[in-house]
Order: sequence, then structure tokens, then C-alpha cells
Amino acid sequence: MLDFIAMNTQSPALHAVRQHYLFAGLSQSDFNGLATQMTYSPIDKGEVLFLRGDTAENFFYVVAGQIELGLTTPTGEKKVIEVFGPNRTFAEAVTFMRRNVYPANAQALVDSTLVRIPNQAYVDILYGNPDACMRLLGDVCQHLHARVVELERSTIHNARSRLASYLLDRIPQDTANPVTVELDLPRHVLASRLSIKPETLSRCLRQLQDSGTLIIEDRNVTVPDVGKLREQIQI
Amino acid sequence: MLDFIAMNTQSPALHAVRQHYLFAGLSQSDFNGLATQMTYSPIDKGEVLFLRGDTAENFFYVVAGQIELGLTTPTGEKKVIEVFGPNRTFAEAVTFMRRNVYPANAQALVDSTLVRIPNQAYVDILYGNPDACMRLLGDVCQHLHARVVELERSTIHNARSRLASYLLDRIPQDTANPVTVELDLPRHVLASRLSIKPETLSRCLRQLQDSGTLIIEDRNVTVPDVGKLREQIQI
DNA sequence: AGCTGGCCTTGACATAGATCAAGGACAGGG
DNA sequence: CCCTGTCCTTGATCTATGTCAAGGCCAGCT
Repeated sequence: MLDFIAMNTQSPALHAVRQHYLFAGLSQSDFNGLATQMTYSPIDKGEVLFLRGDTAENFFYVVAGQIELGLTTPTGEKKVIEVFGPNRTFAEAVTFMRRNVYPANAQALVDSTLVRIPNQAYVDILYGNPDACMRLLGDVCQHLHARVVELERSTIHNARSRLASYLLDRIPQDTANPVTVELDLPRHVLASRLSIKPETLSRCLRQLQDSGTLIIEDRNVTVPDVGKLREQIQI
Repeated sequence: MLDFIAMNTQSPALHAVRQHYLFAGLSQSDFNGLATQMTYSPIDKGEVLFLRGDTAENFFYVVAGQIELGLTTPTGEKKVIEVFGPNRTFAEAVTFMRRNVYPANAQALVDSTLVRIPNQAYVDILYGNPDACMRLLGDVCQHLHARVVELERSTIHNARSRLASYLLDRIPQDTANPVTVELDLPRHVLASRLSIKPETLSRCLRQLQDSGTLIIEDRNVTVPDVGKLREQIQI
């Protein structure tokens, strides 16, 4: 089981948390007070952090590794909603939901390290701190926007377009051709994120390779012409 | 074109806004200040309120009617994300998004009346008002949750399950069998909300009727046994 | 009453993507 | 080194849903 332990005030992990968008705006004393309530723990690959329906009393900061947020279908399969890597927080929005339970499952995709932050402690700080509120609002609205984009992808685009769209998201703006993107997920996880089966993902990648849109070598995907990839979304 | 005009302080519409979750917690003076900046306007069926990408300087409260939030596919079709009826606000989250533009289109589904609230004025009030912040956070997180549920529906459930799930959402908890639900949307709009074609919706309704799960009469859907409808989601 | 145009339903057919099944590549363990 | 299991790919089929086409129903207008 996970064993979250108190953090040393000198911990580099704590220093990393301090830099995060949601905490950067806090006064040092506010942050210190919050820090005394934070705990951290490693979590092994495959280990479950929480399940949908569990009471939500904390949110989390990823120090290292990858945490997968997912749903379980009635038939027991898994659908990945999002994967959070280093320096991302997750489940912070649950604090404010009417039913105070996690709406999805969280599981470590690889060996990871997490910092756990009690919701209540963070809310207490928000109360004297409009700037922190604004930041959190911005953060939550960003999540909301991400969901709208995701919904758009999964409903109005076909499998190939979704893949193209996903890849384009990992290409920074105004990058010169050609670009190489490293996939940070194993194929079957990526497939689930895109709401397709691994076989279909494999075929889509092949199609895009055969048409010269992509050059695939293991986890490295090279895009010779970003414009050409962008055309794939038009269908 | 839409012609938003200033509101009378005695306006019943203003009174309705005052009751809304996002405004109910405000002091009378805060609310009055905000009210001077609110405007209202009727909007005809089919009229466009804003388009995706438009600069977002306001959010809206629906006094009467129905406003549809939707996306346009590359091929020009429409996908309905959500429909907001009387006493609902929409687009308030956009205020806090990084790019200050509407992420979807808004159009009147029927003749409607709207109150328009400037984002900036509302944000100004949030700054001295932690309670209002918390309410807004709750509100936005609710939206976020709704999107997660929607994503779940559109990716892990098939057309029939999605329909069943939609219907179950309109049935209040602990209602005794049988229940009658009135669909508040025309078939083709409902179909788009469920991300299926009208033909498929029609067939799903028929299936559920033929299996005795539903009794359909125009816009009134009677559910003889809610448990039986719930079983439909299990697939 | 008779038209007209929405909207919905139904049937026949097409297709994207799922499913099933087999095999290849590769890492880790004995 | 060979075994074993995991992950990925590929091919052959199946199926849910989309597409196309026709017709029915009804409201509102002339």
C-alpha cells in the first residue's frame, strides 16, 4: 500500500511544488503552512492511487513518473482520459465538486513519486487570497477547455484525425520542418487515450507512414511536413 | 443583429439573475453594481450569439428559451455539446481561459431572452469576495465533471447506452415507476447531443420501445421500469 | 381543402473500426 | 543461451453506425 510520509522543508520535491502555477502565487508563510500538511510517497508501476467513487480528500502533484486517469467500462476494460507527467497536478477540481468523490480512477503508469495535498488546507488558503483563487480558476478552466477539445476529437473526428490531432498537440508552435516527436506513452495506452483499439492505432500509424506523412521509428515520430499532417484533420 | 440594452433595476429578469447560484451569495451593493453593467436582449430562433474564436468579453444568463452550444465540423455539420435552458448561465468559464475566446458556437434553439454579464465586472467582484470565488469554482468544476461524464458516454458507451444514460439523467432520483420524461429537444438536436445521426436515434428509440423498455409518444417518453432502462447501460 | 416544407421514420446498402487469430520483435529471467 | 511473457503488427472477418433514398405525418399558409 501507499505510504505517504511528511515532507522535509528542504526537500527538492517541495521546492518543485513551490514553482507550480497553483502555488507560485502564495506568500511564503501561506506556502509553509500548507507544506506542513503535504506528504509524499513513491508509487509503483501499476499501483492504484484512487478509484472512482472514493472520497476525495486530497489532490496530487507529480514529482516524477506518469499517472494515468482513466475509467473502467462495464465490461471491465479501461479508457484512459489523461496522463499526467512531472510537474502536473491532478484531481484539484474534485475539491469543489458537489459529490466529494473522485470521478475517475488514478493509477501509476510507471514508477512515480507523488506529493499529496489535502484539499481542505488548500481551500483554507484560498479564502484570504483572491490571486490564488484566480489562478485556480484559470487552472480548472484550462482543464475544462481540454475536455471540450477532447470531446470534439472523440466525436467529430475519425481515428486518423484524432491521432493527427494528438501529434500536432505535442509539436510546439512555429517549429521548422521536419519535427520529431517522442511518444511518451506505450501504444496501447495511447490507443486508449484516443479511444481506439491498439490494432486500429497500428493501422493508422502505418497509413500515415505509407502516405509519407510520418516516419515512425519506435517511439520517435518524425513529421517531415507539419502542414501535411494538419491536412489529416480536415477529414 | 442582437441589441443588448440596459436593464431596469426593477426588471423581473434581474430578479431571476439574483437568485442564480453565481449571484445569490453577493452582497446587495455588489450585486447592484454588477447589475448596472448587465444588459439584456431577446434572441430569435436560429440567431447566432457568438462563434468559436470570438473574443469573450461576456457571459450569459438564460432568462427564457434554449441556447445551444455547439461545434462545427470541418465538413460543415454541427455537433451540439450542450443546451442551456432558463435559469442557467453559460460561457462563464471562458473568462479564465488562457486564450480569451469562446471555444464553441452559441445559437438560439428557440426564441429566447438573455442577460449579458461582462466578465471583467464579475471578476472585479470576485476579488474581494472569497465566497463568490468558491461558488464560481464549484460551478466551473461542475461543468468539468459534466464534460467527463459526457466523454465517458461518447467513448465507452454505444448509441443505445448513451440514449439510456441521457434519459436516466432526466429522471429525478427516487422516482416511483412508471416515470414520464418529456424530451426538451427536437430529435435531430438530441441526436447531435448524443453524437449519433437522427436515423440511428430513431432506430434506438424503436428498439427500446419494441423491447418494452420505453413507451414513446411524441416528445413524451414513459419508462415503465427504470431498472430495466438502467440495464441498457451495462452494455 | 389542398399545398408546402419541416421533421421524423424506415429500408437498403456502405464503411470505419472492432474483434478474432496468428505471428514477430524484444526484454528479462533462469 | 533459450524460454517466457509482453507488446506490437498484420490479415481476415464482423458489426454498429453512417449514408442514401423514399415516404409519412403534421403545422401553417394560401
